[in-house]
Amino acid sequence: MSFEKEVTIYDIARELNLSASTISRALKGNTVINKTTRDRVVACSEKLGYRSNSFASNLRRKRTYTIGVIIPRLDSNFMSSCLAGMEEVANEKGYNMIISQSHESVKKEAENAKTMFDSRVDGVIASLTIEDSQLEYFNRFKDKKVPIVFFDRIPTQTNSVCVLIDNFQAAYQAAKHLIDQGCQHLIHLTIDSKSNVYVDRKAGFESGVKESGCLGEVMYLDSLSLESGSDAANKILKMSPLPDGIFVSNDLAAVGCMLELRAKGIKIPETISIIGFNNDPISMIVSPQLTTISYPGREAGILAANCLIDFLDGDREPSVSRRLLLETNLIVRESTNRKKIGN
Amino acid sequence: MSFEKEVTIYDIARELNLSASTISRALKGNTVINKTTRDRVVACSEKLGYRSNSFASNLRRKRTYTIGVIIPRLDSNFMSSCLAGMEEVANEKGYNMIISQSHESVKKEAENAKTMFDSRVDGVIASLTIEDSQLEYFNRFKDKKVPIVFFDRIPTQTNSVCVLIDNFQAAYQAAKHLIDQGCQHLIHLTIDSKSNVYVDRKAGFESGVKESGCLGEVMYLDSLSLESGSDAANKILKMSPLPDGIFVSNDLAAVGCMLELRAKGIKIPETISIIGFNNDPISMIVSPQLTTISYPGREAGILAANCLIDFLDGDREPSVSRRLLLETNLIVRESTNRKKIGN
DNA sequence: ATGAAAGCGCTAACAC
DNA sequence: GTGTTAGCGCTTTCAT
Repeated sequence: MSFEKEVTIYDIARELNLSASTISRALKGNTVINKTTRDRVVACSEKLGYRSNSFASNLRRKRTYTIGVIIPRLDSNFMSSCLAGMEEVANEKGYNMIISQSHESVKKEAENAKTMFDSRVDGVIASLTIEDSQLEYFNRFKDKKVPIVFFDRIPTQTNSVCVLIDNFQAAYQAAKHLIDQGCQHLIHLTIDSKSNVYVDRKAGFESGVKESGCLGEVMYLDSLSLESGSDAANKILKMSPLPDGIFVSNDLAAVGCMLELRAKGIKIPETISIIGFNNDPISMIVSPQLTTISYPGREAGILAANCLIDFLDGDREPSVSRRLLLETNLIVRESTNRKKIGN
Repeated sequence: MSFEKEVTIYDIARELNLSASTISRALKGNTVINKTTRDRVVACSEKLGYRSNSFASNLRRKRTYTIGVIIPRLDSNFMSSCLAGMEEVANEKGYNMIISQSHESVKKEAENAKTMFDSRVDGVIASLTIEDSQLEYFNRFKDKKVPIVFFDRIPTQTNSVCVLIDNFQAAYQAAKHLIDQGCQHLIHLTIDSKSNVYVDRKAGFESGVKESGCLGEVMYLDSLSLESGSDAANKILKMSPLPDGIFVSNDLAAVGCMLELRAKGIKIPETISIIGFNNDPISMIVSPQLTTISYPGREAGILAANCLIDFLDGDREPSVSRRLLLETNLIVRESTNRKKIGN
């Protein structure tokens, strides 16, 4: 890469017969410098095509104005909504965002954390893998006083700020809804993970089941994909007696399961009712429309980014609430609506 | 932010009685340094908790190992697939990626380009807005010899590398397919944009229509959303005679349109056949399943990132092909399958 | 209100 | 194979 000579503050200084320090101050609008001088400096910098060198500046100030985002996968509707929200905030407040995917691998997550650590991000926003994340990687950030905000999939133990939903409550509500619709024998389709998300949903489901005294079983999938959902449907079809209500931990797998059940002649919601999670657009598109729990991804992203940046910019005390819960809502659609409530 | 004292290569040098340059070389595995020395340096750096300071390094090397990505929106399935692909490549090759969304606004796009320019990204990957993008912002990069790779929505005139599909051909194929299925009166649902994507698809559609001598009209939507698709359906229903084939410029709008038509009693594909674009997962989930054109987003992202980085790393001559076309495929599903071809 | 000077941590000639 | 040296461009005391 051959660059043409870059314009520096020294070039401006020479041109204007001033010192570099004056230019530096003027350029950031320091009022200690004469208004007229400031204007001349700005005019000259534009004339010369000056652009500030953030490395030199960062090297001095020890700040990067960059936040690192570590997520399991980029390509889900939920995650891209979260990222879109974060980006809006970051962009508005003058921060850059660098993103890396762990692909659900603890090893990759650790590598990504190290990369971000080494590139000295000012703060981190992270959602963990479904595996048992090794938090030592994140502890490095703490040692260097780099704040972390976790969202969605958070560590078991942490005193970092966490942005998430009440998974227990949401799952409890899902189970209760199925029971309200007359279901007596529920299945919860999820993955075998120690992540709070799945642990809490399972607990909420079990609590709802227990409370009403009906049958409730948990079936673990390899992943929450369309295919896994479909495979699960075929396992369910071999059960005897058949369950009559299914709560799935995301919409994609729920749709996969529902379509397969339907293809095999099961009536939804009459024979088996089904409810997903996330309120992914597909839940509205699929037929029958899928009942689900709304999870406001964009808002989660905005909130997480705001928390982090407000802290970085010193707008907020570090002693704010450690857990920020977003509201979820049960969205009743055709796939559970036996009594034809609402539309 | 109060940082504890950072460990520098000087600390390691002092500890080991070597010079800073030796440390610097050893740390990057320069084989000119003794293997034993290298090992000692690495061991010591770990012991001391050293992390390299990329600003200092960048300041010297005038490289950032960061690529800027400018896209219209983050939260579509197509775009997150592209980004996921780019991230994989960037991560593997030691680059960071910073992302910003233009939200289809030329103004925002220009601001984002300026921000990236000022943060001295080594290269840029961009997909333009549907408005008439002002390329002067991008020209700045050229002036500084910062390479740009455009993908999907590319400028009319450019000698930058572009990664995209043959929109004309794909749309031509879509129209021909509808005609093959017996359609005689086609509508193309798209947006009124000067972007190559929509211009070429429209041209391809018109060419297919013209060639076969059937009727073909273009209807412009405000956006390619579910709602717009649904609105379009209601406009179409007022037409007399009704068209019998619809080609929509994305799957989301196609689904919106199809579901609304169906809700109003139209038989799909018998009365009206419909075909979308992108092969979004929703196209498989919706009922009837939507015929569409596959657009390999992840591959596009990988290819764009590889081109850019290979160039940055000097692996490739700047004189490679300017246009890289990805393959698309017509995926015939229920929404057009009047003759029950394939499955 | 402005300037001088030092230094952030690293790299790459150039020496030896 | 290793060391010396001179910056990269900026910010920030401390002077004046």
